[in-house]
Amino acid sequence: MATSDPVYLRVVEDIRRQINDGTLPPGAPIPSRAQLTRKYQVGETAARHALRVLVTEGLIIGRVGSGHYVRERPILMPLHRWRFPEHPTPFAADLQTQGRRVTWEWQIDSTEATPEIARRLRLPLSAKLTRTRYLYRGEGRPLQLAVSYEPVEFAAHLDEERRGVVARMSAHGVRITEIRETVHTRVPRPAEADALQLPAGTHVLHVERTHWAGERPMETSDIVLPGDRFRVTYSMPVG
Amino acid sequence: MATSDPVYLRVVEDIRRQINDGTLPPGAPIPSRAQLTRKYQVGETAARHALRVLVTEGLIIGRVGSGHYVRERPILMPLHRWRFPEHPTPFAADLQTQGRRVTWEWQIDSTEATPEIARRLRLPLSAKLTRTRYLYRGEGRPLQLAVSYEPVEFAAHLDEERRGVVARMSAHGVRITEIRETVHTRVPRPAEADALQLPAGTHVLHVERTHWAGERPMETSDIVLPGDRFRVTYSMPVG
DNA sequence: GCCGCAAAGTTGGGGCTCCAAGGGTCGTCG
DNA sequence: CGACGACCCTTGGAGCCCCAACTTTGCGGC
Repeated sequence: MATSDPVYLRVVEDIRRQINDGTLPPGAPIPSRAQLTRKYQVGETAARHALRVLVTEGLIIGRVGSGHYVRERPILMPLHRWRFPEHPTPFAADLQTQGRRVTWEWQIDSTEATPEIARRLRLPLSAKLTRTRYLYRGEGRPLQLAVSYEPVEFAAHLDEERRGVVARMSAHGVRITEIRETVHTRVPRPAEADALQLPAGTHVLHVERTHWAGERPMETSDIVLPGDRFRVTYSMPVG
Repeated sequence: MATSDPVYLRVVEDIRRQINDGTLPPGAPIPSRAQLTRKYQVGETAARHALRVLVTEGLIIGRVGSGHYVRERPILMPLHRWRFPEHPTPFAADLQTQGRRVTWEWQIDSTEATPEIARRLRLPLSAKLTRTRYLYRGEGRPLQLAVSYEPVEFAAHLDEERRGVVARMSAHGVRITEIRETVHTRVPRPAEADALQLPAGTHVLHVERTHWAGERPMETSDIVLPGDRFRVTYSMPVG
């Protein structure tokens, strides 16, 4: 606002305002570097810097050779997490109820517990675990990543089964009583940005889910979602 | 990795690796621009760009006149959201149970429902609402922002009361039956970045909380938390 | 032994330029 | 009429430079 703050911010704020109030709708082209220098009477460096800031904020995207464009605001996908068993666990099921064609691939392998996973499953370090890696796609585009860990003894026939954790554990005589999820946000790791085709500047929602049988953690998973495309809803009954 | 990708990325990846594997512990100084150009045999632009990328990733902070330093990994504060009434609603209560000195300030005023708030409270546009703005601090430093909206008729004596929404509504004969929270992540608005003293590159967790009496929404609030300092935990009973 | 000041180093804003890679457009040629 | 190539524009990487504002350090004087 003040005339004293950096000129590149003047450009950033003006464009941001135009995007927010709809003057520049999604898909609209942003003036090029050369045009910005003329329009705002700033140097090339300032124009370039302003565009970079808007890119890292996730408001615009740059296409080399073409220009910068207001990013298509991806529809926020609500993921509803209700009390069980009214609604089943997997995020994929939530997505399908919204009429989206969701497909997924998975790989199963064996691994040893890392310090973090050992802590979450209350197992000794380097305990033998079965790891399942999921990649969910919605209409072909990558939607979310998930990695699930559980003790080997419960994971038999995992590759053939389509049942969720609750049902599968129940077949082993283990009754899941509670699911806990912890959500926070962070910068995507390079592999995640790659797998999820994340544009620069987006963060991910990281959901840590653990299935409990009483006081024993039975399965834990890390679910990674593009932060700008998902909202997760939790419902808690009162009284 | 490949020798073909930009040189600034070589610098970024090398420093990022050193931070992740502990070679550069929190607080450790990063080589200055001049040192980086010598060490990695790159130009000033590349060194500068590498540092900027690491800053926007939230891994390091720059102090003018001094240098860049590995950011102190702020302790992730868990906020547990259980079934009610075993645990009360406000985030502040969760924080206090962790033995942190939490203080808060609030301002109450009247406002009209914006389209978004009207939708959430299922009220006509420009319905009269009481708005309460909270700023929570932990050990003096700003922790979280919250804005609560409720119809004026329930908000009498709001400024004198210390009770939560559930108890206050109950005094008006309204029984809150459910709390729904939606969490997503986004770039902080300038006012939020300012109020929460957010370093560049951090995102916020935005929790939308609504208190329901049956099928009627009674109160809704927007809670904004620094994304890198908070994790929110939800517990869902099964069966 | 301590204070204060000056010099050196550092970030962050800003400017200018060159170049490779790629997108768009238009006109020419088969 | 359709395919292809030339030319212009745009992004993004990279280099170098100047300067204001600020921190740190070290030295000289009291």
